[in-house]
Amino acid sequence: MRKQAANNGQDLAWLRKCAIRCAGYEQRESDKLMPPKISDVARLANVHPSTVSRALDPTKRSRISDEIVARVTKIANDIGYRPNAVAASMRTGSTRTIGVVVHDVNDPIYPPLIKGLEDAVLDTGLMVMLGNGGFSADRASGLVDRMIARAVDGIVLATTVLDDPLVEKCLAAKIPTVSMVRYPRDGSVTSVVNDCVSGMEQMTQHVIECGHQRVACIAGPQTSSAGHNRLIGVRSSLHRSGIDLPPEFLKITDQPRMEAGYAATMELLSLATPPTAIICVNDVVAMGAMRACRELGVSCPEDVSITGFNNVAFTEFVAPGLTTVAVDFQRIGDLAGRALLSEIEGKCPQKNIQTVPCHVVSRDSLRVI
Amino acid sequence: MRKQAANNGQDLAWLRKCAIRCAGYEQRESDKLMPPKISDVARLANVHPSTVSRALDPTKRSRISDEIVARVTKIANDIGYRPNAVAASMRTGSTRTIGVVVHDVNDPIYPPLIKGLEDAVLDTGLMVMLGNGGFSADRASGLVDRMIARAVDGIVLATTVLDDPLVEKCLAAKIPTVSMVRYPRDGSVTSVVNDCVSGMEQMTQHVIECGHQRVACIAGPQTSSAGHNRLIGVRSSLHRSGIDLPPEFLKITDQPRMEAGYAATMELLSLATPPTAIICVNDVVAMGAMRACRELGVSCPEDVSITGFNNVAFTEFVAPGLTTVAVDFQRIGDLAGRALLSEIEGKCPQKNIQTVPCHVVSRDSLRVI
DNA sequence: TTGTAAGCGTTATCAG
DNA sequence: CTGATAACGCTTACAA
Repeated sequence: MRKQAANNGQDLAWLRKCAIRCAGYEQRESDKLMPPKISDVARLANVHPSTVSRALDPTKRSRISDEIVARVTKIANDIGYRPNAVAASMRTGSTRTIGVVVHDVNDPIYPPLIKGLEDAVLDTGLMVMLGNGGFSADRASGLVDRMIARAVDGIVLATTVLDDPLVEKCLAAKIPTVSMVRYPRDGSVTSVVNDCVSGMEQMTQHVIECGHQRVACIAGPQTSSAGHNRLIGVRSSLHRSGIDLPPEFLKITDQPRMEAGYAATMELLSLATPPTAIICVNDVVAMGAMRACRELGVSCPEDVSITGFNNVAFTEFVAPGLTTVAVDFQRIGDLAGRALLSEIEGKCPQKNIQTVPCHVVSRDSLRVI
Repeated sequence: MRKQAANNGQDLAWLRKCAIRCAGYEQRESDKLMPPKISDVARLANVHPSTVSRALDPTKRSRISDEIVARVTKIANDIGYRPNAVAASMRTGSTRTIGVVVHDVNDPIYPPLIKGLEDAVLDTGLMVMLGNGGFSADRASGLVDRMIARAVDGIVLATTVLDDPLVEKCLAAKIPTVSMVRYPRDGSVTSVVNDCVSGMEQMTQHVIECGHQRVACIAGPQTSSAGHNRLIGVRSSLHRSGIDLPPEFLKITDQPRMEAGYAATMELLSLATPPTAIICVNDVVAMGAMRACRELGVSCPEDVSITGFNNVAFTEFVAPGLTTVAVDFQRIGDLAGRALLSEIEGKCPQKNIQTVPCHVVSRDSLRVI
């Protein structure tokens, strides 16, 4: 003890090298030097571990004498002490980690959501655990199981369907949960979404104003609020203008990916009287539609207009420039992150649905006829 | 005890409802029902917690009598017991979680890397913790600190520069580490990269074969192996063909983003004798170059050819179709995941650099002159 | 202001 | 094949 006390005044550089051994610690198992722990710091500083804990915690630092805070801080730095977050989690019940479930990070809507989310929670010290459900309910469910097992402090679901067992699972596990981009029918979790109905109404209105009467729609799965509401938006605007949406002009896809857009467009364009405009549930589907046009030698927008939704990163560079609906995913991610933080901090006012507006971006894939 | 034993033969459905309470457990703190723990299962099954642990572990299940395995399994299911992974980590030292550090998930090279990685490690039960360094060394460093504090089993760095303090930090923390897409100069960690030198040589050769003599290059930061090697590839091919790369034709960017490509191209095209071809370090920079062309009223590829690198998701849809170098990022992610698994399992044969080949994809942005 | 002691929920190790 | 015990590293009442 006295020997250690004497060391405190000296240059502590040597501590870094021989660390624990030099201070007379017993050898750790299998002579594999373990990282320094709180008790190592405590011994070197001649204080109790709990004092170290307090000295190193900005919240409680004030209750410790300046001298000890300084000594402890220095020694901790010198020997490269890092609090073991796992052990802390065990005690506090908080892992300072949140889980995020998406379908596939390759879908261009997710990166800005993820980034917005991370940015929103980063200063609070939270980390993000990411899982790609890959459109498989089982895989997504397994992912959530693991997140729960790892005691994440909260979960953000971006895969929510209207009746979602995953939402129930998170709720049953009493884990703060937020849904983004989609919401469950029962509103059982706070959700941050864009206004799909309005977005599609605006787009459809725009299409109609361009003179289109034969309007087709490649819709998304009706099991998700986004797919459902976007179709509602199309229908509502069409109806208001007295335009019919005949069954052969409505293609509902299971997975709104490029292949689906391609396949649906191949069918639409081989109709006896094909549509003059195709409203797609999203940009990726619209790209598939464009590819089908190219293969069929049908010109877009000369022969057929195509519209997208989401305004994902590359849409401004495609040819023809895709007319679409801009959605601020980064902001949605940000709001979802803040909402989750509120839930985690326990101040959850009400489960609610936050809606961010979206608006049409006119480019070249939609033309006036 | 006897009472519980009797219950085992009965319908255990009621257990789910009243769970712990019904079995005569003392009330848990603040009457907030905590999730069931291993000892809860143990009591209900009339066995010791360690027996439950073994019965539920596929590895050790064989050492337990079938009868007990069945009983324990049923009860665990009935009361919805989930092993607390945090507590297990505390004991085993393994969190079954890996950290992944990228610059920005919005950069289209990262999603396939991340997905490939996740797919590679998913069956082994690992989860992925994601961090966006955002081109800030400090932020990335903080991210790694937190990952280490959370005791991740391994780290995959996709932000590695030739002399990387982050690599050293991971190594110092004795954490299995793998680098992807880039490697450190000293080869101190196993790395999985694409063959940038060869890729750029092929591309440059292709440009030369198209008859270009005035070839410019918008290079990436020379602090990273990718940026460095791609420029080497350009230089090497040019040199072999006896073509000069004058200083004004070489633009080196700090952050190879769209803005950089735009700015560099604006300069290149305002030269007295501008280049006829611009070789860009990546697709995103090439998009910036294309935008500059559009603004300047310079036609691509009529007036100037532009090439990219990476063949990211949207390149085939842009106009003109971008001639680029295809890199299989999903595969790189997969290999990085496998490499990390080997490191984690301790069978790290040698630190090495795995190189996956890449090849030119010809589209329309490069033309014969 | 600092020390004491009790856990957090698992699993490894050793006994039986 | 199963049970008992200890330990993983930290935090936090409570006590001094």
